[in-house]
Amino acid sequence: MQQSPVPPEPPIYRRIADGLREAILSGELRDGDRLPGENALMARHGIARATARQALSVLINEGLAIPKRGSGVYVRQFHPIRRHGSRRLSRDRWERGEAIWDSDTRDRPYTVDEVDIDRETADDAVARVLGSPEVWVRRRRYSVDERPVQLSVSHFPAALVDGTAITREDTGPGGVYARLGELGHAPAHFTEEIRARMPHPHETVQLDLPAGTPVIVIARVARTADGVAVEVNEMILDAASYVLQYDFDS
Amino acid sequence: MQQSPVPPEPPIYRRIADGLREAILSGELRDGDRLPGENALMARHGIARATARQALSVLINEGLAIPKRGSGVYVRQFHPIRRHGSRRLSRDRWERGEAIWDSDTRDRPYTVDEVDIDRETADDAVARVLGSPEVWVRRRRYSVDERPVQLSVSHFPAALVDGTAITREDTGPGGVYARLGELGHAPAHFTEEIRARMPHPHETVQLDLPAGTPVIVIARVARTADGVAVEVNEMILDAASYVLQYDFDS
DNA sequence: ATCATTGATTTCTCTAGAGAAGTGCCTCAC
DNA sequence: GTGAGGCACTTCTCTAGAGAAATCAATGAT
Repeated sequence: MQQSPVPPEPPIYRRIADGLREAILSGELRDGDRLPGENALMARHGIARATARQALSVLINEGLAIPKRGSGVYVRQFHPIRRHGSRRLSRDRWERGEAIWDSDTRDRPYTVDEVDIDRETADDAVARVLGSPEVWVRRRRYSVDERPVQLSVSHFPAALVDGTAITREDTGPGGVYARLGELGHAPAHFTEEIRARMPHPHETVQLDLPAGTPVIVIARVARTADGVAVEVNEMILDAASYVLQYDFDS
Repeated sequence: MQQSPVPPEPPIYRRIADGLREAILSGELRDGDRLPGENALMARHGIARATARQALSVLINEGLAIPKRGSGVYVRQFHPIRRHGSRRLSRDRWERGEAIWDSDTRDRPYTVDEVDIDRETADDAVARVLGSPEVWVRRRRYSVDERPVQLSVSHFPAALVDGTAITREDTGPGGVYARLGELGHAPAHFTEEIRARMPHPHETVQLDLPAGTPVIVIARVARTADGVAVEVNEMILDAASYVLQYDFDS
């Protein structure tokens, strides 16, 4: 009997997916082009519908394709927004055309299309950092060109901001940071912790995410010059819509 | 006949997935616990195998569960490593226990288990930033606790490093940055651009990623005090293994 | 005691078929 | 022309069944 070192060939659905992926990554199929659908794959390869679907679902879960019910499956695009960590260091540098990745150059205006403000008891991690279990919470959703791109949840120590404009929908000119400054607690230092993961269901709904799109989670702590934490902000970004940039010196 | 405003209830596979997700996120099922498998779901809900599989695949693609062939489906865990952008500002701050997310405190030793060095022609973006199409490329893979966690590809302008230890496997004490310093091109400024996406197939293989795991891509440019770019480093991180941290002042 | 084999269990791959539901285009009446 | 209706096409959901391949524990031979 011959048992070989057997280069075990991949299953059918995977070979088909590989072929389509090749076509996308090589540029043979471009942004928005239509992929062969279930019926086309069934006919071309002589396979069952479930197998054709499985091949397509590979690409969909990789974020390379988007299915449109009743229409077809299409190649996906990537046109990110650039988000700067430290604005001061950052701005002028990359605008000389020295960035690695493409992004929209113009500053696209964003809109806040959902706001929700509440006084709550914070969870452990936030309470520990802010040194206060009682917090005011500002939840917002940001959209660019009608498309939601970011969810943001800010926490402030209740004792610090009770009765100020920070607890109202309209925070006035300069936003919450200007108000914190007037209270004598101007943010001076920032720490941002960054993770990436697949979205939870409510994030998928609120950001209208297609399958195969991760989210970037940023937990940002703002501190005064004295090192007192005055804000904890957790942001959920559509990973397909953002490039983050940080500049620092050694 | 009653045609209702129909709150169209989700399909079976989704309801089952929701139930299991609930159990995971609520902590009822913990790290490493075994989920009910295909057969169990078929019996309990009276559904076909394909439907049970579809329910489980939802959780797998969300990165919440990992299937082990011949064994079962298990709840996944998250024990990240903390990577600091600006070491100088960063270190002491978070070690006071002021971080939002948990991570391993101890510095786990990493090993470089694959190295590959070549002289190549860079792609457009890298050539533009480095100001040189000819580059030396160092490709490496880093592992922590026997598990691969990061791929790294460094580019150096060929004219700058030809004949130096940077073109050899052992770069000597202090690594490539020490060598650049000796050449009078010590890196002083860093720019890091960050994206997250689903991995490409070769990344899945090299990092041994389970389904539902995004990667974080960092493109890092090192510049001298004069602003001359001396290194472009593209890193691919297993998103489930990392928390990035950046500190800066306003 | 150690090692090889066997068998039960589990996930993985695929076939064949069918109805539901959304999209987009064409035709027809006005 | 313009709008309404209908039809073809597409993806989505699910059933029923079957063999392949990997894992794990128990059994049996050495």
